[in-house]
Amino acid sequence: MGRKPCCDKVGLKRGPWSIEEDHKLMNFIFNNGTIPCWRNVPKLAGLLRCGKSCRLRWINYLRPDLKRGSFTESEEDQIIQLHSHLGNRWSKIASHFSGRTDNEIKNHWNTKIKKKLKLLGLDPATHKPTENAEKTDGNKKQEESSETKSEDVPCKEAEGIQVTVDETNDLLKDYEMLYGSFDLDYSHASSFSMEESNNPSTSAQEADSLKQWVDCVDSFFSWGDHFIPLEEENSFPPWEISRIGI
DNA sequence: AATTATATCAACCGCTCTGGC
DNA sequence: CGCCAGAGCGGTTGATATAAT
Repeated sequence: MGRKPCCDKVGLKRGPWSIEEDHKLMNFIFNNGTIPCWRNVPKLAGLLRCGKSCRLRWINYLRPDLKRGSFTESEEDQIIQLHSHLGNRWSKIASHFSGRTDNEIKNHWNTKIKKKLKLLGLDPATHKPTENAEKTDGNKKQEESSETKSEDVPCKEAEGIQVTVDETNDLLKDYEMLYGSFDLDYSHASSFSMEESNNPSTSAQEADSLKQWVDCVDSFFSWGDHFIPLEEENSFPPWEISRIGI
């Protein structure tokens, strides 16, 4: 007997969300506030999605406080530092940033930061120089054969590996020095300030910002009866609309 | 211009955690 | 205390975009 599926997936839609679906979900959340039970959301909002999918869509894409855009250098530094302490606990890492999701940070780590660390000769899993990594007779071959194996370590604490703050900072200094020598383009990075990320009133302002955002989007889409198909030219995803101020 | 390789990121899968009973 | 349902999380996949040849 296998585990019961989280929801009845027969007849449920999968894949990319349409603007109409986004609208339905946003409308529902805006009208109902916090969601005590995501499982009921699709039925109540008139969506052919599972609750899990709705939750993910909201958290990763529709939330009005999402920042989007490229990560700044300081954000990357902070991610690296947090990762050295927390390992792959992306939600914990994301909790230190306002407007960034665990999925976004995870993707950025896997696609960008890991490569940069490797370029710098640092093991993304241990944050230590790879040339200093223990290469005992027994594990040398194994290490060569599976570069990603070491990255499977979920948490340094669990592994008993300690990276001190000082050690991480030293590595970061080296990283930043070398980093500056690369011709990396941050011209498109959005602005970021730690004050903003630590602002305790952010959640209190959520309702207002959500309303503002919905109003903003409302002014572009006629949210009532007509929706612009995703394929249609000149249709923009919500964050683009609010970002470029249409 | 066509094809192939690589990068990106939204979304899904399945496991773990948590709270209610 | 054990069981169950549901939420949350991290790993992975797959579609799409972009770059290289």
